[in-house]
Amino acid sequence: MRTDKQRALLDGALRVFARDGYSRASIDVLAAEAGVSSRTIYNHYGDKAGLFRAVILDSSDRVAERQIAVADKLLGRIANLEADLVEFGLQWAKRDPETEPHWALVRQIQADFDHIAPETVAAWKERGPTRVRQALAGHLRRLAAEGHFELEDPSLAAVHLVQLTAGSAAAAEPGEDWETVIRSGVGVFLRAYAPGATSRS
Amino acid sequence: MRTDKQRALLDGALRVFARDGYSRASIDVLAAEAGVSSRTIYNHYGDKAGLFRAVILDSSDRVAERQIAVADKLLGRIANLEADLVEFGLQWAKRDPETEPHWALVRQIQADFDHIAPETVAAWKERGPTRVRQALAGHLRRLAAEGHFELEDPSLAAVHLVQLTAGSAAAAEPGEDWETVIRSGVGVFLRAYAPGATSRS
DNA sequence: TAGTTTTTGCAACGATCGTTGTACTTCGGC
DNA sequence: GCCGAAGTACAACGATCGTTGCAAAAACTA
Repeated sequence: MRTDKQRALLDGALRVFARDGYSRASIDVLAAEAGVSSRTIYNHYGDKAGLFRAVILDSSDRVAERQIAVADKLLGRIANLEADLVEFGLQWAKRDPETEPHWALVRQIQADFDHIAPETVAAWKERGPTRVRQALAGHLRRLAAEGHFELEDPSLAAVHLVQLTAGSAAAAEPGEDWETVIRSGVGVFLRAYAPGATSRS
Repeated sequence: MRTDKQRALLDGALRVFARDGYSRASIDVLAAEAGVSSRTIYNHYGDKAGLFRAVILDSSDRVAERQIAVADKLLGRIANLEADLVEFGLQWAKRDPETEPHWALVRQIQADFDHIAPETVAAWKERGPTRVRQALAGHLRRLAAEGHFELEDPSLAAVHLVQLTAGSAAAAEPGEDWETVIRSGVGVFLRAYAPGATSRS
């Protein structure tokens, strides 16, 4: 019972914070979304900021694990390098209804930076972006050792891969086709990091 | 006199909206920041949303012009391709105290998407990101015609260049050196788009 | 200087919000 | 069925906020 309420509260609060932002999200709405008394929030998390912190950490953990699972699945064994990278890019850029509130919450964090406890921001970065980046870097390092790539800094290459695929898709105009964008980004990545490319330019 | 007040109001409101976000920014603070009566805001812009809209459009115009000027200066005539691109990336990623509030405001827009009039969002995109992207694409198209690059889609290449430089710098860890990140990103761009690269991979 | 426009100061409104205290109810474990 | 813990309902608080009306003051124009 306690676990159910906790989950419903964290999930509901994620939706509300993601949609309305921290200051617009009222305690009453947060409580109602989870079917919980507003008093229960204070009993559990002390205040609004405490709930926000708990939501960030919970959601970051869950989404990071999900992303790492996608990376493990698509980059763990390479059949066709280009096709696998395109599939990775598509999965990475995909707007999943399950994880979309998380990314909206991330945008709220990036916007409200100065009004969030630095310790909360640091914990989010560590559990989320940094952890995922390291996982991607590990895959690229291994793939390089296997001869698929030629790269000096796997961590930086991980950033490049994400920026060229999901990052570019996010920056796309409304009319642009995501698959075209991602195929193009993967092409750039391959031309830059394919064996033999580094020695040229 | 009227112009002075208008400018002070737009500049001050930009700072406050950028720092606190739309809902946290109170009319009284907005008025005080510009040294203006709160009543004057209503006389000029009707309501808070009207002021927000005016601030977005004004700031977008100013920053877009500034960015396009940077692009014209650094990409207009190429002396050393790699060095010029690195300088472009550094300028693009640079956090200028003059334009920093604008980018904070952009983050607010991206986070508050659902609570801003769609017409306002559309006007911002058109005057800001889209306009700048087209300017960059124009430069890349010309540089390709001059033989510096080999690219099919200049607009997409513009996104790649920005994502590999400023985008990657923004995603960097606190300890990372921006110049290293940007040099690396420019290297990727050059290896992918240098003449003869497209036919390989 | 006279008249018009713009700006300001002030009070007030209804509404919303975070938070707390308290008494009551619900529920899991024994 | 009993007990302690967890959850709820309710009222209340001080505070803040967007917005408006109005009269006085200031700035600008002719």
